Amino acid sequence: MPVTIRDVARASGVHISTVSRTFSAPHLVNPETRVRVLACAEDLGYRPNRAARALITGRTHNIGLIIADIANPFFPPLIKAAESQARHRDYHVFVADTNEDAAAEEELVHALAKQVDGVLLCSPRMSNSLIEQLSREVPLVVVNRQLAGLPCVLMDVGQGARTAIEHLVGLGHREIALLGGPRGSWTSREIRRAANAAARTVGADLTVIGPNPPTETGGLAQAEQVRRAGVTAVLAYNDLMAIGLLEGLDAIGVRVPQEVSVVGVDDISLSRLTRPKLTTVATPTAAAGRTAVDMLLQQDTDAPRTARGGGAGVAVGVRRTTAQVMLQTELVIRDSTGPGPYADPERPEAAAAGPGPHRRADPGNPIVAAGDVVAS
Amino acid sequence: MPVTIRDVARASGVHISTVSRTFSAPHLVNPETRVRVLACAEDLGYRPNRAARALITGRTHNIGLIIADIANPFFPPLIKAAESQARHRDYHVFVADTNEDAAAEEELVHALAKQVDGVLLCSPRMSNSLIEQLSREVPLVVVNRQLAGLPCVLMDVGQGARTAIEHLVGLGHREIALLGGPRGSWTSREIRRAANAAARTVGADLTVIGPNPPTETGGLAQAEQVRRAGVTAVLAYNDLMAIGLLEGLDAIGVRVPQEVSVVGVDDISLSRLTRPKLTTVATPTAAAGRTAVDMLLQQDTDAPRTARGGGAGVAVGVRRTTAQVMLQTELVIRDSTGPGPYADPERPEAAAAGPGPHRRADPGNPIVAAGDVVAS
DNA sequence: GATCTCTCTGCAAACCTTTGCACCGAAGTA
DNA sequence: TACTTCGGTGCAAAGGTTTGCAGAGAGATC
Repeated sequence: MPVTIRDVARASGVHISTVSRTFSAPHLVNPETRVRVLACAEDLGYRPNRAARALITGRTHNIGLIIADIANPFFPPLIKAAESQARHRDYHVFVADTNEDAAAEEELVHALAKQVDGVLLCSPRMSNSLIEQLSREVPLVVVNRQLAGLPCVLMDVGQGARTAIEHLVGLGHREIALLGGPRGSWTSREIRRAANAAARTVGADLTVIGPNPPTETGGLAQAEQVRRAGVTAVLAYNDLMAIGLLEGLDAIGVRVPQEVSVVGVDDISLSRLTRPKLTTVATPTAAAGRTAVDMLLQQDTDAPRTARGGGAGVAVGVRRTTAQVMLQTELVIRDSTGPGPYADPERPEAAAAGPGPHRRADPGNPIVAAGDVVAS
Repeated sequence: MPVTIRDVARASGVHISTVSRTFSAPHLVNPETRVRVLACAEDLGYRPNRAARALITGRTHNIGLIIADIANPFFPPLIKAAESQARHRDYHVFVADTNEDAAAEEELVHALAKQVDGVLLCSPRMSNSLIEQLSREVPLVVVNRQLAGLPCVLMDVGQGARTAIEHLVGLGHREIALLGGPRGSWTSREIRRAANAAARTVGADLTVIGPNPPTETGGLAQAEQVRRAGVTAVLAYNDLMAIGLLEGLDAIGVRVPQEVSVVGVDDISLSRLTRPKLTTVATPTAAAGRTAVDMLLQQDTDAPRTARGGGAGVAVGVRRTTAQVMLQTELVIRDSTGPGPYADPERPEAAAAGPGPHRRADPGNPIVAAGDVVAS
């Protein structure tokens, strides 16, 4: 029932190889023949069978997207952007959810390997060495994790955390808490590192609370802890936790931002909808998705791998690009941050507490931090 | 480089067909041989090539998920559940985003058809006839849309709307607005139909405002309209619009629920986090995802299609199940609904306005409304 | 007119796997 | 002993496509 290249060949009176070439190397076929074949194909509703094509070319025109938790609102914009970019270049996208489980990640990479030209690992929980090992099986691009020798797409949460701390100190806060993220998260480490450094520089106290699960509950559970810590401002690992904290503080009667200021990270769409609206470090997730797909497909284009000579898999000795892209973040000031106990009434920044200017991130602005080409 | 069945055969000293059988029909091979082959396979890290397998068996062990908008918070839980269920049965999932565009939907079904065993169409915008036509190319299961002759997974939003109206009237509201959804949405029609009928039954006035885009902005834009309509309660097509309306009403100084009560539909995770917390009709999206995948795979199992006899595609004359499953919804009462002008102080329901009992939906409870088997 | 070049097309092998069929040998039956 | 049965294995074709190679003409050059 499904129409194959053979049917088209029969209908247009040419050999199947001519039909094949009409689609995969049109310049090799006589224009007249070409239009005839195309007409027949159109007529019959012929679509090349990508699986059969993959079998011989070694490229599937599919990519895999491995996600820690699809339901975590941080990821959907990334998935959407990645899928859109991929399809724009005629690639289809497998999406798989690991439930934040490292073992599931590994299994998925294996399972998908034969069926895709590359895999996007989003905020993986696996060990570095395992990721490296897997990258020998199938081309990998890692999002939200830095690995030497592998292409990575990173968001400059360090810069974001610094800006957030400076913002808080500018508002007159000196006792600040950091609600840490999950163990094994590169982003979490990076935020802690940068926040610590920034606090030291500007002379503020930073209390780290955590690690915590990166969920609303994770934040909610720490409200009491935050009050006891005696801080007047909190930087949370992500918006979900910040929102949970907002809930928790409200429940124990601590007002935001009058008594405690709260800053999140990510700027998920939800953050505009809480009351008070959340001040947060916006991460360019959509841009990250697009960029990661671009890097993966770039790699794919660079490394020709016909089954004829060598077969699928990462060819040995091929030049692999391992560019690491760092995307900028930006602080979006909303209503969850206000003046602190050391506020200087002279300074306009503190006075302008509450609804402030919204500095938006420019999502399409990758900064190549290290773009080198090495022989593997 | 990639290890094939041939490598395993060589290593274990048997013919490739024996290796093949070890994986796809283990009972046909001598236990001793089997363990030897499996050991070699394990050793070499062999994984069957699904594309090659698909080429001959006619089943890809992939399914497609076509989604109107991945970033719409209604969908991620559905995607997550569907993916999980599919992988649990050893299927991989393509996800594609159509941006609410009917043409994109059609194109995607065509593009995916050869690469999947079936497609889940989630809240499609295409015409019924087009969907029917496409269903002849590849098995389809439709979510959130009713089509005669096709397997559908529906959520009983009609019942939900009725309950919502009754809830509002019970609180003392009689002038109620319905914020309509997008044109061409089955859910939207269903809600309007049921809300109208319920209002008529209980003697309330229902003003329909819309259609509107199913987004936060869609709700936000109608705040003024709602005030002018002189209603004291609003039922919105979905939570996103309800939340937008919350925003809009706040901006023009209308207090919720004191002056206007608001009810949404879907119970997206966000709804628990707004201020006030949103009363809403919970739809079992995760269950819908699981059920839809089950139905698709069931169909797939029922209709054997080896390439040997007939090839891929929907076999002609094969019995196709066209069960339509209706999933129950449930009203979750939170803080956005309160007593209305006709509240009866005697009745406890009105008195208990504000945080009320949370009646949760049971997500794993499909009601088969019409499960018939027809010959196509 | 012979030779060469060049464009277009056909042939057939190859990609990896499944599966109907045939074969072999051992065990069971008459 | 002769025959059947049956479990286990090998053989080879098939699935839809790509692609190196060769060949067939047509046109150009001498």
